Amino acid sequence: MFKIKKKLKNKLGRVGEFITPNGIIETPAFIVVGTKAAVKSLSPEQVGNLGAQAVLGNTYHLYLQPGDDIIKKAGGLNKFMNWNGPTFTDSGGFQVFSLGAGFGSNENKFEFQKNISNHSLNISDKVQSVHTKLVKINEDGVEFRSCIDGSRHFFTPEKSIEIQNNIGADIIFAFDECVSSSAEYNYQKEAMERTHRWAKRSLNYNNNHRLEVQLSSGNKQALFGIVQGGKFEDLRKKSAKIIGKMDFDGFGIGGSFSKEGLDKTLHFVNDLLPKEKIKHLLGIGEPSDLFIGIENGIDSFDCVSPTRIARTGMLYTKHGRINIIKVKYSRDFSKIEDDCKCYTCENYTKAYLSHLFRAQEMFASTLASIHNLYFIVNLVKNIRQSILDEKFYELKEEFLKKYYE
RNA sequence: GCGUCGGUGGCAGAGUGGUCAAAUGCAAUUGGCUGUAAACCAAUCGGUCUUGUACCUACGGGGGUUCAAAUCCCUCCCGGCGCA
Repeated sequence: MFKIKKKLKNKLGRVGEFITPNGIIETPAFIVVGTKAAVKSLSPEQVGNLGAQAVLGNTYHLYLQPGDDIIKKAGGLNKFMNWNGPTFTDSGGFQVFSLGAGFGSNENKFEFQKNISNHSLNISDKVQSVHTKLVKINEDGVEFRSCIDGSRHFFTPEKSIEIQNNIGADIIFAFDECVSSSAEYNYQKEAMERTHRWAKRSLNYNNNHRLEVQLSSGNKQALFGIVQGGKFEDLRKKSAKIIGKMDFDGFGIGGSFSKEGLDKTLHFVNDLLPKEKIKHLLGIGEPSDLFIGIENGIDSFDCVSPTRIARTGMLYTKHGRINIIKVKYSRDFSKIEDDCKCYTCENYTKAYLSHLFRAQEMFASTLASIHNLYFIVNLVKNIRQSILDEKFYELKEEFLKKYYE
């Protein structure tokens, strides 16, 4: 399923190909997030044209709406959404965090950082967010309340895999618990051990049902296990060893990290996981993270950042992010980037984009998302090529210098 | 011309003697967003500095009453409506 074509000297980085029932993914690859069977503000044609190879949907969201039975009847996720290529589904494990500990707070996957908006949260807001959490976790699984209508639903590892089998993505993930970056060691450990037990159950359920779940092409879904352990080295190592021994087709690395320790953590995790199998870094994908991940053995990424920040006027450029809504761009008739080959840069000016955002035109999101996704997808492609050309470190140094200067 | 209602911060619009540098909405400015409760969230939004239960300038202009006026009185200017 996974073929390694070239390795980075003295490092874990590599170029490869992952064969799925719906096509080959050339790795390293950036997987575009399309949570609810749609990449927000874009058509599948636009997603394809900007160079994306695969799309990742979400089990929790698609189960609630429209329901996995409907997607199954439609012939699977990619047929349903008219995406002509490989698809992934996340297991819903991230929602254990985002609708639980992360609910109503400004926490993210990296180490909790105090900022002004955290201070401004008053006591009643905090109490409120604790009381309105939408999940409850126990050994068997997680009780979710629908973020749409508040109704109760219970996810177990078996249930998550069953739903993912119905949705029919090429690559599915074991049900895990994504833990808040602010969690204590003991809780992180407890959650990690539970994730390991859930991994085993996900695998068992999938093996028992695997034969009956065949994709339209006749091929089977790939199931990835997820390494947890947060920012703690001993937990990450333990998790990599345990999950790595299980018979998964590939691995996801999930949870939270400390920003400074990302490279080290990914290195020892990927060093412990089976080298011949594909590794996916879940939910991370800022430019610097991509270089760090790829250098340390990550084969694919997914991240909402390019599309999410695009919708609020933030654009990636080689010299860092810019906010296109700022006054200085309202009379700037140049392109976002002169040498960018994306549809947006080839046809529109900064002034026009700035206007669309101020006027709250929906097309603003579309044009900005195309640029940002092209930027990131293309960056990963360039990194891939640089490994083939043995120029990875030159590209890394040149790019990061410009981007963060 | 007479009568009547009204003129509040960039805009709309509350407030009708002290707790008003003035609710609220919009706009604006700044910051944030990493397996999408996200076309979102937060802060700022008259000026000064020693950043305070601080000072100054402000609710069409001018004058007055009062310890105290966006708020009451007089007058002028401007606008809507009605009647000539």
